Amino acid sequence: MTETQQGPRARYREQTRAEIKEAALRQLADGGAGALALTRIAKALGLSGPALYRYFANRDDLLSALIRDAYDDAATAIGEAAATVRDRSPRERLRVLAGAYRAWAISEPHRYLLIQGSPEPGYVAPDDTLERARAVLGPFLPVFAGGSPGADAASMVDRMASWLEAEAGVGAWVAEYVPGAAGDVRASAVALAGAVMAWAQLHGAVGLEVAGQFAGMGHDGETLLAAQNGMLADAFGLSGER
Amino acid sequence: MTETQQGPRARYREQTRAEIKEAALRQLADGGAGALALTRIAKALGLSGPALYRYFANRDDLLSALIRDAYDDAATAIGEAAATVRDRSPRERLRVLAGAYRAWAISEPHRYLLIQGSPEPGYVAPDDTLERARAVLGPFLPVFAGGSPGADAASMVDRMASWLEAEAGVGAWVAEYVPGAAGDVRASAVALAGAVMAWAQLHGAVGLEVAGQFAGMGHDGETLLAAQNGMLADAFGLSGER
DNA sequence: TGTACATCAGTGAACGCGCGTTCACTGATGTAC
DNA sequence: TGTACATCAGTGAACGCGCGTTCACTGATGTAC
Repeated sequence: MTETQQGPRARYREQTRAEIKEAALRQLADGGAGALALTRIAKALGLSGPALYRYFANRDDLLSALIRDAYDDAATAIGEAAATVRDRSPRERLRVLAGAYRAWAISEPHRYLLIQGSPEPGYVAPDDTLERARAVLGPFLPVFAGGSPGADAASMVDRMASWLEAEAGVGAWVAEYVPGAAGDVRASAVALAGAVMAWAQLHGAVGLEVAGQFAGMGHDGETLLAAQNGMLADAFGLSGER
Repeated sequence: MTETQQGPRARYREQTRAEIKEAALRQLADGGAGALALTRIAKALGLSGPALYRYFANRDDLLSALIRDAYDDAATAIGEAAATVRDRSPRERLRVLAGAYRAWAISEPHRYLLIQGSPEPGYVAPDDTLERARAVLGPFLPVFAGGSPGADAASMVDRMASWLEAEAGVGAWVAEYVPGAAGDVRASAVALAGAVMAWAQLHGAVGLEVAGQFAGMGHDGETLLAAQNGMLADAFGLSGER
């Protein structure tokens, strides 16, 4: 529907939009979310300031587009990683997915930071953010779907079960990634608990690494991630080689 | 040394400094790090803008002071929590320390965010940041000092051991909180590995909670933290009731 | 206890800056007949 | 294939704003004798 009947003008338009976004990302790369200034972007592209208003309604609109892209990009990276290891053991798949997420975040820290939390005072995230966040988390669901949670994970599973019963859309989302769990609250809750815990752990390790917080702490992202993955796999009784 | 011979003038000075910091924090509370504006702070206090330059050299100086305070405050909260449970089991102590950290972060999210990562484009953290960060992490060290790390934690322990050998100050820092581990690389490495993993996990759970990232994800900070603590305690073979 | 002086908090005017955004416009490019 | 018109990219001038920071000053408060 978005791709219908693009004349040359529309194509050019899309291209310029992309160039603006690229220039914006380059600014974010050195300077954080506050460093995004339309005036400066325009200058970098050899345009006058007002020209950008042909392509984005305003600053927030551009920022929203960047955030949307970042989510989509992360989701693609993780989705592709998941596709290549579909037949491996859950343990191995967890390793690969977590590694893919970290690799994406490390390679483009400013985009990772865009996804994380509210980037700006006054900025309100667009409605479809939740949907996109779910697309990032989705591939983790099938990894844990067949797990048998131990004592540590039990309370999380209970929590997720009651959440599944309270909110309708969640079950459908889980079933999208774990077709076998459709209608099965218990199985869905296990998958959810694992995915959420994986996400939290990942954010912990990757977030600290990206922020450079561990610079003077003898930190090594890869080692930490491996240890976390092992713990989580244990907690959910995932099968596969250590 | 800082407290010597304070005349009434110096006391008043300290008080005004504190008031400025309070007003600054109030601004951060609604608006993020970018929302800190000297002009606005002055107005909030019924002062003219330039008056603030009597108390802080410039904007960055004020920001640094706030960050320093936040670290110290967090360290105090965790240190006090640790003091009240000195005799309990390691498992229980981990729970209490993690809970204290979360409670502090949740109660003052803007200060937590100040501690987390680089808050601003162009802002350079002061030199003593590392020292202060270590004061926050320190109380976690003795919790893990007597642990017997399992397979998942082993590689982290190795990493920390080589770090201890590479950098001189680290061992002294560990020994400060775990006197028995002085000179013992293995014991120090175990304590360090546990503390670092705890910090990463905490940041994951608390960071997502503070950023409101889990709003539409059925998240419950307390349940997640409990599950994480259990996993970590297992991985380090900590004794105590589940 | 009283006076002379130094210190220091705070003011108001002013600076230059970069920002988001609007407006009326010009000129090129595509479209309809 | 050629012409008339509509569309749209981009410009330059201008707006008001809030910001950090400087400067020369005034007046109150503390200190030394």
